[in-house]
Amino acid sequence: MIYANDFNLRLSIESGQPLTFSSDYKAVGKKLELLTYVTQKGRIHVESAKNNSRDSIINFDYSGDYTRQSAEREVRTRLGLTDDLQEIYAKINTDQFMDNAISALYGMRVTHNDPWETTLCFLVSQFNNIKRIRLIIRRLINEYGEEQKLDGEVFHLFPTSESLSRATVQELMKCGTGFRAKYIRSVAEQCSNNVDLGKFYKMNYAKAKEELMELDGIGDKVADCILLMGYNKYEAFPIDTWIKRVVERVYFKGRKKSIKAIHEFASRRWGGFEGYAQQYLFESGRRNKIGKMVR
DNA sequence: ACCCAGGCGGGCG
DNA sequence: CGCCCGCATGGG
Repeated sequence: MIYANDFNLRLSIESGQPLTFSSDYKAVGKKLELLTYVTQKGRIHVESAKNNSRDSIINFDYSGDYTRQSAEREVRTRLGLTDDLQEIYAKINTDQFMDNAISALYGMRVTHNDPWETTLCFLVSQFNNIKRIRLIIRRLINEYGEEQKLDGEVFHLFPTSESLSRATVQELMKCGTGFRAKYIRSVAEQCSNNVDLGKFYKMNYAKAKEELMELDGIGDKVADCILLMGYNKYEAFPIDTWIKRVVERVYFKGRKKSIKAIHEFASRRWGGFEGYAQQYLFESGRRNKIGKMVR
């Protein structure tokens, strides 16, 4: 059991982050959430006893080669519990809109995900919706992830880049990846040969983004998602259709702004924690359907 | 049936 | 640089 301050598991896993796409989770009744995370070492099964509250008691069990300590560390890291949320809120609570968003989404954290897992998830995400992203990732896991038997049940690990690079574009399309199949193929191949994703940890945000964007199918937005949720570079500010509309509406009186101008705005306003601000803008924009009435 | 979804690359002026 | 287009596919 872990006691976590300022944490809401439901919000954190339902806000379209990679752990949502690649883990099994479901609501049981109205207050229990489950998260099953399978790694090479074994399986971690998380349930939160409390929901919609400022603090959570996180119950979890584990099997395989995890020890109690390593499992707890995995849970804390992956759920973003290693960050001081109060400090982050102090930085991003710059106005009434953000203040409302923080109140409504209190305890939502940016999760910490494996870089390759994050890369694949956001390649799949482009011009797609969250429900279908989840469906496609689940198919890729079942089709290309190494099989593991734990507790008499069969699980699949998240597919490696090597595994996916052996597939043809046509085979990848059978999982519903559509026009993204060629990007997945290309990036998987690069990541299993000449590109070591680990190197981006050591680079600063700007340099890492520049190099990520050289990969096929990774543009401005996907690169920022990878850097934010895969490397926890909080200067990243992914701009999707939601964020663009929310920022234009809330901060520019509805006037159209370029991607470049929005990046500059975010950097000036939330410098250092743009990514956290983005997660709150994204989720509150979606919930309130801000900008749904476009021409 | 039609519309849209956590964009991107390529072609154009 | 900005603008516009096509792109695969499942769910509303």
